[in-house]
Amino acid sequence: MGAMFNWDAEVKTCEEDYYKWTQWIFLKLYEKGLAYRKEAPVNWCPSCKTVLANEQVVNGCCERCGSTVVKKDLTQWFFKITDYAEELLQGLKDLDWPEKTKLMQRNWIGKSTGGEIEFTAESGDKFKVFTTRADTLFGVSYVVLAPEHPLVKKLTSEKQRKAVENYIAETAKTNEIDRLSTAREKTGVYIGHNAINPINGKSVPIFAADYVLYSYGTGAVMGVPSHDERDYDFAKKYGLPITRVIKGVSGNDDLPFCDDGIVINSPGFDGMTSAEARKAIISELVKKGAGEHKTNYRLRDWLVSRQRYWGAPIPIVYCDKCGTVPVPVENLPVKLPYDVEFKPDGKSPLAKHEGFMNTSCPVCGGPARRDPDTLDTFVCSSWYYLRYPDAHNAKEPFNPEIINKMLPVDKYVGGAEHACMHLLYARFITKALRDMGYLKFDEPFKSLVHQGVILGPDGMRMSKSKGNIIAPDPYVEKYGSDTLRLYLMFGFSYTEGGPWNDDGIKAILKFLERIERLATRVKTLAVKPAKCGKEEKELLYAVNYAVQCVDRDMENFSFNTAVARLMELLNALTKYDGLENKNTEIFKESFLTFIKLLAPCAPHFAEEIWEILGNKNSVFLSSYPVCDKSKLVLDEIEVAVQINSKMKARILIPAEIDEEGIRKIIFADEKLSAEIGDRPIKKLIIVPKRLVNIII
RNA sequence: GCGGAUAUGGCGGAACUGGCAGACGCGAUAGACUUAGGAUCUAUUUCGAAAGAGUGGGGGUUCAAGUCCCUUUAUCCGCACCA
Repeated sequence: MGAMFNWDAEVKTCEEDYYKWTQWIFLKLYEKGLAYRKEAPVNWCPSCKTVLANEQVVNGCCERCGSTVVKKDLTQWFFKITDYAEELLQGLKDLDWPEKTKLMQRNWIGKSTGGEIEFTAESGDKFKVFTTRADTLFGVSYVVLAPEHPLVKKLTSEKQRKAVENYIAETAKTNEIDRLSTAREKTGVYIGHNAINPINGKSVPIFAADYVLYSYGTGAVMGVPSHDERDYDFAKKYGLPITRVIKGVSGNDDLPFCDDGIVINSPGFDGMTSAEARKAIISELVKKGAGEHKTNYRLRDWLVSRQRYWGAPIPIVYCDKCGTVPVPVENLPVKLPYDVEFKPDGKSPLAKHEGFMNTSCPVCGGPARRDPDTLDTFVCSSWYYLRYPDAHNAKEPFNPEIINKMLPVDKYVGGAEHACMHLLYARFITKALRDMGYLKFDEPFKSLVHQGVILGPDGMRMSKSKGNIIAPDPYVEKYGSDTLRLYLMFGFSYTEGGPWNDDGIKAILKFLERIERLATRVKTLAVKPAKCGKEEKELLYAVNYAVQCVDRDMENFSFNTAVARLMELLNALTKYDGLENKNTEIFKESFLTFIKLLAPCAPHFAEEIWEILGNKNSVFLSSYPVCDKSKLVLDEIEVAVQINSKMKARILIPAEIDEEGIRKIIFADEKLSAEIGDRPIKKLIIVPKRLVNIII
């Protein structure tokens, strides 16, 4: 199809000369404290003895064998992307990305400002809750800990132990999406222990409930039934008190009342607005040493360990004497062995490969074990754009001089499904490497476009199993590659895609054939005395209008309208060709301009026509057309005339005219003046060069 | 469930910041040329005989709404171990 790739710059993330540098990046992040280890739960299928993605857990069961899936804690590597949460959020402002994508990232990062408030359990243990609604602190009637919260096990009373343990076991079977569902009935269990509200010393019960996630905020929340819907449902169900502490300013303020209002029942703060009270109450707690102002992000650190075989091994060894030791850069890559057993016994495949696992400690030289996990493949894809400009550099992942000259990427094309993960990870890695001094830019992708997907004729994603695959080759064979290219450009909105159908492909072939016929005529035209009248002006207008539009459309990836503009120009050229008396010079020049505009869309075909017309060099060596704005200036313009916002007529008016002139023309028009009659004009709205609206 | 998007003629799709809805093309209809037409050319083509109506449904803002606001339905994408 005439697509061009620079195969010299090909990169393969799964090959040693690439993943060596993925491991290098891991080590750099580790060196800077941006890679760390902690315990985190995974979905575990006890029967398949493997870790499952959320996607592979269906109704709490393994999608393959149906066994109940449980949560299991593993020590895993994380990247500290949250250190960059604020910059990742702020940086979005200046990016030329689709607004919807930026919005999705903003929501994913999920900044919320509020405070952390410290409650003290009867045992003396302290825990913090994060809230954006400190103004409702006097309305707290219970607190909730995530079932995974370590204090739950510690504080649960003997009487409640059985119930709480059952509840924790149940929670281990649920997934996050269900836990956060607002439609699902709230569940929870009293742990038989209370905590003190620091603002008023009131004792409130502690619950464990799965609608609180241990991974977000502090893993604990305060329950204010009067001003939070979720808490309201929970309090109703468990018979907890509901105390109003916010009064609505106007209108309906039935409980639960979740908007801002005026604070009541809060000694010392009554009468304040919610916004004032939020600040004042936290400030009061700061004084007492029981709270602080705090900004929270929904974004979590990036878990990069995978208990999978296919990935870049994590370049870390564990030594009994020296502990966690990074593999020295000169020993990279840590190679992924190919002779691996895949017995499903719950261990990473690499863990069973003694040759891989056993190594010596780079520090003391004693026996050590490698990390058996591999890196999330997103790690590999989060920096690959840095590799292209210098794809086979054996000394370093990239040459800073070269990439700082060539990068960031001017235009990145990729699927919208990457909005919150790949695109965020790549931004994070860029910023981290910048802070290490390797990069002189802040963002990897200045401008972003999402391509649409061309679906099968049945409207479903193409897949072998559905048998709805459309392969390009038969079309190239039957219609030619440029016909297919043009059809792909013309038949779909680039960013939307849509179901394939070949109804229109013949029309494109027809379009190309018309061009060819016209080219043959242009070639044989006899030179006639030059004239430059109305028709020539129209033709030059059409040419320059097309140049302007095609330029803009190409820039915007609006290929379908660009091709439409080319079709319009061909229609104008054909129309001019029908004239008896032509200016062959202008005509031929216009046709050549048309071919140049066509060349990026139908390169082989345009080159051929270019040659037919007697040109010696390639069309791609000619200069690309530039719009001559002076040819777009019209003497007269057609504007729409409305009376009381209803379309009544279209009239020709001089391009340069004032309101008085327009009034004169309107009243000179028989139909319009009849319509207006003797009713006075209340208002005359003029949209220059477009429309006149007469309000009578 | 949460976050994001989409909905326009018989069809694919246009409409830049609110300003003539339906560009461009397919299909359809009629005609011309032709032994022939699934080639080519010309004309018409949102619906409706007309008044008029019309951008998924309902409401609103505005001189003016496909475009802005509220609400509702359907479909699609993402939800952190599919990558």
